[in-house]
Amino acid sequence: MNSSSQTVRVRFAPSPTGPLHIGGARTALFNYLFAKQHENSKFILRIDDTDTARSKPEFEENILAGLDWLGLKHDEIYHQSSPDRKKLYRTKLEELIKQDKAYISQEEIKKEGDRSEVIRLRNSGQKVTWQDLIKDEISFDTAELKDFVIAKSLDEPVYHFASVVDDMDLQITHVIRGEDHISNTPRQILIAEALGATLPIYAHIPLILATDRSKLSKRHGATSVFDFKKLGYLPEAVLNFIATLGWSPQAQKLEQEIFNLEELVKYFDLTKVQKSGAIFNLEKLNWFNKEYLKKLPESEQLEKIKQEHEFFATKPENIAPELLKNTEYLPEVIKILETIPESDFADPEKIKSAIWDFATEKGRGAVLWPMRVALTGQAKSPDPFTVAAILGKTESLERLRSVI
RNA sequence: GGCCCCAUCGUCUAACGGUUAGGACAUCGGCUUUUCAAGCCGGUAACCAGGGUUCGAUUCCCUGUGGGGUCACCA
Repeated sequence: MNSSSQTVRVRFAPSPTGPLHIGGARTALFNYLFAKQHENSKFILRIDDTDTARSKPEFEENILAGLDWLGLKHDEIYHQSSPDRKKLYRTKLEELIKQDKAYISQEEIKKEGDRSEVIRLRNSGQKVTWQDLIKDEISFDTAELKDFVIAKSLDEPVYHFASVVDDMDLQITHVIRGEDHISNTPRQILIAEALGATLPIYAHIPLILATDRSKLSKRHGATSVFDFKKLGYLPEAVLNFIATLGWSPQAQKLEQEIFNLEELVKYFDLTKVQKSGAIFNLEKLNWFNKEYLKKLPESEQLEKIKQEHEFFATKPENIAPELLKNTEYLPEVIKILETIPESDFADPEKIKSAIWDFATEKGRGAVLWPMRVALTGQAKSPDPFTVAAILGKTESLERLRSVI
């Protein structure tokens, strides 16, 4: 851990145009961890809502709730739409125009919504280079950027401008964000230089990729943090998974896989984050989840298992005949289950011990497989005892009887 | 297409010039003449290609190839 007294101020700056997705969560986590590794640090949440048309309050709530679920508490929060922020953007814009570093330019209208006047930054077209904490040196020739637009009007700054003004005003020391922002960085450096700001240190983290190696997005299924919550994943598992996607502990040749937030703060090293994108591997997430599930008290484990499987809520219908070939021992299973008192039925172990001898005698596969299939309708599921305990005595017996 | 970034098992990664290229997930086999899961044990499986540099390259450099990102008066 590289603890120091140097002031560190980082920000996570989502725009509330969609729910908090897994990539955003990872960016937030890396910012959080980096901040917590320094004594004098602040983890700042900045809601980038300058796009009034696409920004929605429910998305902001979703982002806040998602971060809270993961346990990533922020120290300060700002909204780009707040009056004092907007006033600041205008002041800075006027300042640049006054210094002739920016100017109002007359435009031809190319598409709907275009203005006849916008504000552009004077760009001398120099080569811009920065030392990225993760990617090392990156440089761009900014000539082709020309005099780019920084605001639609004095009261409508474009993202780049608002972002840089805020980073400067909030004294952000490290900008840690997704690598999809790399190509934005030269523009922002140019703006920062025009404003006379001290440049922050940049760290661009690689993207989380879908199985087909493309950028992970909604079309790849569950991607929002709350999707995972709904599916029964524990926040600790999600956190552990995204932290070790693209990063692994180096300290003392540690071959540890399980880390809680505190340990992540201890071992995480931003500069050791992988340079290349990482594929989102659901199976590994599942494994992490099982590991954390095992640490839970039994009643909570059952509750989580219940959340994970749809068949608990809906009775299996039309069970495939090839799954349920042999039902000859089910009547006996039903008899045995009937003898178990209601109060013992919540305990998988009690159910198991009641049936075990019979199953061993007749063949476990012959007895337990059909029992499980009758209860779940699935080829793969948790064991029949756990399933029966979660379903309860009445529901279990009902499902078993219905297949005979 | 321009610009930028990247490249070790199927996946996530370790290695920082000399290793039987290690671990985890997944997978396969065993413990267990077929419950699911878990557990333990074991197996299969990788340095993108070609040039350099070097006594020696997975590691350093160049080129190629492949993959990704980005090209707004969105953020």
